[in-house]
Amino acid sequence: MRRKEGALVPLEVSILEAGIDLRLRGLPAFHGFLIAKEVKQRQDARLLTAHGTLYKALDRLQRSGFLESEWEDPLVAADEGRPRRRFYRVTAVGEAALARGGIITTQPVPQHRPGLATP
Amino acid sequence: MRRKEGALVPLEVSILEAGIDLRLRGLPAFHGFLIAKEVKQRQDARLLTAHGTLYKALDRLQRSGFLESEWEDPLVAADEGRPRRRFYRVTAVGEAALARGGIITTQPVPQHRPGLATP
DNA sequence: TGACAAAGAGAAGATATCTTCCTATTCTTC
DNA sequence: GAAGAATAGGAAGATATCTTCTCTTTGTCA
Repeated sequence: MRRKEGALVPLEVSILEAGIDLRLRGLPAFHGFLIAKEVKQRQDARLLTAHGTLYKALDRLQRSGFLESEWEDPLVAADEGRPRRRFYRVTAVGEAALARGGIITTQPVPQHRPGLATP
Repeated sequence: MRRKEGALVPLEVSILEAGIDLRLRGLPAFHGFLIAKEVKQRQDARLLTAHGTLYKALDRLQRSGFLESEWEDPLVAADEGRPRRRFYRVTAVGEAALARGGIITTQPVPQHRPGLATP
């Protein structure tokens, strides 16, 4: 898709929003599976058919500095009898990027095109 | 299916055989996924479409005392970046049960039935 | 404006174990 | 020999993360 430097694709916006929302609701960090459910609810639920998409987006956000992550203590996961989780937190940079308006791509902001209405 | 006390179903026979075979080849213990591959090779490969079947069989064998198991050290699994394994070992009891001829069910051994040949 | 290259989206599958639900088969009992 | 109970088999999905492959879209440059 190739994006403009610093722009956020819709899925990334959703992740950051959901992450901040969860934090406000008392959960300081989230893991992929959890955010998948969150995003599925708030989104058209049509995104995220496969999970690979989500994990790639998480990885991108992290590499951009919008998220930071750490692995769950393996002993805790073992204790609860499930695979290990990776916990993500939205950084200040991420929050700023979101506030700056991340809704860039996919819906090309009409640039100087009088007439030619798309219904 | 309901089995005769102490009998082994074909899948269980395969598991025990594969387990012993792996031990002879230098692997003292095996985990579900590994045995799944082994069994798939030696079997018609038609068994074991879903893994649930295998794990239930492993559980049965363990409850019968034919296998014993222990969980892998969570730190090792974490270190290798994969889910934890559960390691099984064929017990002496299991080996004996196999030697005693586990091939009981499914192919009913003809018991006192002169005539009546099944082609 | 047209072509190319970069990168996101989505499907699929690997890694592991385990649960639930339904179907099919077998053993036992009458 | 028929009926009923018990249980194995198989499909599907939950729990988590991540990789690889192909398809599609978008930005940029000529």
